[in-house]
Amino acid sequence: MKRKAESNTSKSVDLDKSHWSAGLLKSMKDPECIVKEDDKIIVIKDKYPKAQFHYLVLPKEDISSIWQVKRNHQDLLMHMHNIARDLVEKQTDHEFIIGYHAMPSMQRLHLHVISTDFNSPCLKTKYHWNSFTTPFFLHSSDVSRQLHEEGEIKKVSPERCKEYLNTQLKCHKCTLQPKNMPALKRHILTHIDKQKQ
DNA sequence: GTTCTAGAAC
DNA sequence: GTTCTAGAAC
Repeated sequence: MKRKAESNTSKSVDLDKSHWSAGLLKSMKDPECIVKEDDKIIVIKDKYPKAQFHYLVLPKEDISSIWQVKRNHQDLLMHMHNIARDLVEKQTDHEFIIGYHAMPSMQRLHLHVISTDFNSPCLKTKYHWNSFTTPFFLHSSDVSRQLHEEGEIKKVSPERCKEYLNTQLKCHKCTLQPKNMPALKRHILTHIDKQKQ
């Protein structure tokens, strides 16, 4: 009852620990989810992995998103990147990308570490696909360089984010533009098979 | 973030 | 008739 009344304003939704957007905060406290942990960060497995391997690196410090990151967090971002690199090195037979979503929907800064097979039943929508394969995905190395050279991360407008998410489907490994998600999902399997041969 | 499902697309 | 996408969720 109380929660319902409070959730009428957007600000109280942000603070509501029972709201779905607080899901990562819950996962960070769940031993079942935790892959690795040190004094500054926690690594968890994505609850709905969009590829064969999909981890999230989160700082323990309460940073809500990439857009709250300033120069004073340079070392933290480098540390998160190094942790990600360590995870990637364990799977020498898989390619990975490491980065942030330009418009994240979950609370707490989180670095995606995801294999580029994108072979997962949880990957269902154009939004999912474009969030990893268009400039909506901010590569960690670019973000860190920008923070170092410019002192801040160049904001991607909500309008631009929506453009990226609505981009026509395109294979990340070739020029094919499949007509829909099922066609794309069938197609990317052919790239995986080629690697194995 | 996901789930559900109406109705568009085929 | 079936597949697929897109928008609401109190």
